[in-house]
Amino acid sequence: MLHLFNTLTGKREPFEPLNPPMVGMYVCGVTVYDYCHVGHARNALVFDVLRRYLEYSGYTVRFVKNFTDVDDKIIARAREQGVPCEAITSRFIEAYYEDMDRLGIRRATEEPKATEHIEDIIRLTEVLIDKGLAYVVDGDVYFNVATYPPYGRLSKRRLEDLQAGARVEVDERKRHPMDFALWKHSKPGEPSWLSPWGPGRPGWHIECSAMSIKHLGETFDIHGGGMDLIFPHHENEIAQSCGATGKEFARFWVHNGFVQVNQEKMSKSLGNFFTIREIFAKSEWPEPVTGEVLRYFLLSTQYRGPVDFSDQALKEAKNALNGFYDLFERLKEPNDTATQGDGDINGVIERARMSFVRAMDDDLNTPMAIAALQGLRGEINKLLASGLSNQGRTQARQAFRTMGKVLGLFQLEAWQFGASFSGLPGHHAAHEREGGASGPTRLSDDEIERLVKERGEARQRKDFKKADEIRRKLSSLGIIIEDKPDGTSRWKR
RNA sequence: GGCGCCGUACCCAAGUGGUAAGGGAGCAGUCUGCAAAACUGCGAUGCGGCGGUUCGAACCCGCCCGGCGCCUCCA
Repeated sequence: MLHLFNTLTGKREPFEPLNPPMVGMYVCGVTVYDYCHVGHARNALVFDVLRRYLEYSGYTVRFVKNFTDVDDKIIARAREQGVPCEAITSRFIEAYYEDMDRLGIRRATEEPKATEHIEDIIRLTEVLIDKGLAYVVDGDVYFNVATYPPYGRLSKRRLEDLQAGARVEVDERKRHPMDFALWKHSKPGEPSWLSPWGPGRPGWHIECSAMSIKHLGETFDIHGGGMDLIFPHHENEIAQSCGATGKEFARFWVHNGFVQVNQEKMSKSLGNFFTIREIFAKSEWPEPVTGEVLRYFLLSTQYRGPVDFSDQALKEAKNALNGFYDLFERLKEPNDTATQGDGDINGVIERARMSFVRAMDDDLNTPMAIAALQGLRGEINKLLASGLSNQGRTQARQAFRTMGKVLGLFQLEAWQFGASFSGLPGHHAAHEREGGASGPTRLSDDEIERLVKERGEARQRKDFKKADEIRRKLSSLGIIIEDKPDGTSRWKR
């Protein structure tokens, strides 16, 4: 059974959905005013994997992930560029999909936008006012934290502590410094909707309450997001939602850790971030390979811990993945002579599956799950050496495909090796090698085939000088040749 | 000031009371015309430091050192 670390209780708890086999999961999506960086990728990936694993475990997941498409930063960006907000949001939503598609992040079942739920937001705000939990000042509506005693239970903070450390200038009109806006009156030129309190727009936190309740009901199973959302965003969501409904809101709160660069949080203000598209643009690996390398890299750390992003880390992920695809390549080659019992392939696969499930059940321990797959790789390699039938080969490949699917790995048909990776884009000057006159020249498959064939003929003539010359030439272009026992060769990039 | 996280081999990373998984890199061997891949072997008497609890601690407690995060928009 799946156990998840629940931020609300601070403990690892057995996960049981409210209405099995349905699981309702809401994850805070991005504010669409800029390109996504690796931190966003990790967040999206963690919940993509959680969703996949829940499905693997037999649940039906209703997965809601929002777009925040009305917000101060969007307004500022639109103003900078002299375009309407919609121009900004539609552009970055499109970019978001491009990036996430390349990472193999599946679409959520619902992807609501804040601007499409203004009615729901207004209704929820009215309820809070009616219940005396919110108040109106000059066209703004604030949530009154003092009227909600459990405030702070998610982030384990006390209101007094918050006051003590508040670095923000206190708005005189607020009754309590920690009161937060549910509705903001709009200034001229800002996006605005009619409301009982005059023209305005929603505050940030209320949209997630409104949308999650609308799509998943007042109480649902899992609410996720980055660690940095615990306070104040999720704390406020709980206050609003529980305040309005009088019921439990999300039952499990799941938060992913940060992507770091040199031990520091990757963030805009530090300028140490890499956008997803930069990485793809700079990578010399084929796009699907780069996507899988990023996934493998991000999943090689448990989701709650920090993960340090670096050029070297990506290379290590690539190398580790090479071993799997190298095996898959050999599994593809038919073996018409092997007729014996395939050893204990069923047992080997079954044991790997059990380790895999045990790891994933343990708060999504993906590094351990990957270790299980590595173990299986070793076992299958051994079986392969002793002669694995075509059926056994198919069975093995299928096992990798099935478990890999949960992590979004091992789904590719072709994996091209070897192209050198020139380093991360921008940022570290040291990584920017000029790399001589030209990088690895791209040879077409036909050209490579021709050279490999030529070398094969040379080998047959025992003209090893010639054969090695060709191999060196290909090698210098990033192409590696592996000779098979039958005299033919396979090659890889 | 408040709340919290992290520190395991060259690198990445599991392990949260029973005697250090896994991967990458490296080295050696087998195989190979030579390679590559694969396989086999090697690699932390020790888990930031010092104390304590315990039959037993990387895991629990205390103190200290180093790094980071949140408390303001942030995945």
